[in-house]
Amino acid sequence: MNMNDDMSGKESSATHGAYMTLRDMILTGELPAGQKLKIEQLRGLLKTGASPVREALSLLTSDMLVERIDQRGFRAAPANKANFEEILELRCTLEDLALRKSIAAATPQWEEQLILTHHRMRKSVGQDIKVFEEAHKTFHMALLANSGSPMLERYCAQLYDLNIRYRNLAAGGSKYQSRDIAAEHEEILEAAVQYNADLACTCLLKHYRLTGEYLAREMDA
Amino acid sequence: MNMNDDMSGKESSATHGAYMTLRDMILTGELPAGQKLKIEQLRGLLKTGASPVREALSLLTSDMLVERIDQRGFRAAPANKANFEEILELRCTLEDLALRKSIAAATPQWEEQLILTHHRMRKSVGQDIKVFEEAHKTFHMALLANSGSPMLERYCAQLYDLNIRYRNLAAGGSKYQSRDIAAEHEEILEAAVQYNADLACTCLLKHYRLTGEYLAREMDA
DNA sequence: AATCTCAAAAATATCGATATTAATTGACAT
DNA sequence: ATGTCAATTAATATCGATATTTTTGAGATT
Repeated sequence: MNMNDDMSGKESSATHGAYMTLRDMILTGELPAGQKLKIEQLRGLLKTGASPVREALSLLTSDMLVERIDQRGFRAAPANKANFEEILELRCTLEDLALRKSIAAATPQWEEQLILTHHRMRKSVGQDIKVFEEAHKTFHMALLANSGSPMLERYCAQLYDLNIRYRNLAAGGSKYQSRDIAAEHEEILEAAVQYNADLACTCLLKHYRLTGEYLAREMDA
Repeated sequence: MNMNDDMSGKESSATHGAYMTLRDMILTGELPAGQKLKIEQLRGLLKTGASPVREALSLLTSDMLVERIDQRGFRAAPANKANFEEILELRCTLEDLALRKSIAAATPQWEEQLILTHHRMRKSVGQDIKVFEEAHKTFHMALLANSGSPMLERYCAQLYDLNIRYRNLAAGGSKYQSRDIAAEHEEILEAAVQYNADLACTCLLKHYRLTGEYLAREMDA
């Protein structure tokens, strides 16, 4: 009759579930970069049919997390330093652009969202890492959310995820919190709320590049 | 036994065929913006099963040509002036970036590709419009092909296609050739081959914006 | 030893049928 | 007339079973 675990009852469909799970497994590195993704294997893992798996993989292609080779199945997107640096650089360029646009078009609602998402991020710092990660992304996306260009924001979100993936792949452990991340976020927030685009962007890019350098070092191993 | 029309025998699979056909139909406007894309209907049209159709639609989602609403099927991506202008602007930003990178890293091979693709584009001017369109895209992508950033190039290609779509949607007829397109292309080529990034980008963006303004006018109708 | 061939095994792609879910219709009450 | 709700219809999502294609590997040939 009914289906299994749909905890809070939002979107439920085998495809959507498979999509979310696979996405998470690739982002966390549970499915290693470059790995062949066999339908049967995943079918067993996700306890669903072949069609949803296949469709989920097709969807993950959009996110550049999965590669599809016609007639030869799917594989987790490969990862290497060059790709990582490409992502970092593109991300800096596009987020700089988006943040400037957001600030240029600043509205009270947007600012309030910044304050809120930042607050929630701070509150989530002790909790499960997944919760913090979610809040962290939400805050960063809120910074760009007023750019007036949905596609630009989409690209930024995509690059954000790809970057997170590298963080997970490189730093198995997560003791990378040597820097004062919280202070960096506050700097960005403050500059944004004061409509200081140059400063906000400087802080934002510094925030990304510092993490980037740390990860690049890890990846040499 | 064997399947139908695979002319030259490259990639053959029902999914790939459906993908190409649907893509073309959406780009040309044969499938109007916003239209519901029912599986059964397309299944008949493409003379194939439901699975390939479904998978092709999922793939087209990556290209932002199809929207997928969970549990509610697919539809051709909507089109409106705001979206068009967003695409145009993003495209100008990203292509400017990519062209500058390409020129900065110029190599003899890259230059020769420019010359070649430009030549082929000129040669294809009398032929079937599809042939010219193909050559035109190839030339423009060749300009960016040396950027060293595959993802950036991918975004540019995507935006290129979306722009073409609007050109097809807006200008049913194609008597928009009032400008001297050929001269514009030559200007761009010349500047690129001389490593004059500023000039090349100026010409390129002018090329796009002129077309953009023309189309924007058409769209007011 | 290296390479080639070809059949067996494995995996993907596709089909046809069914279960689920959303959209529509129309009777009934307001 | 208009709004509500249940029954009906239509469409999507999913399954299980094949057909196709790719990969593998044992044996034959140089």
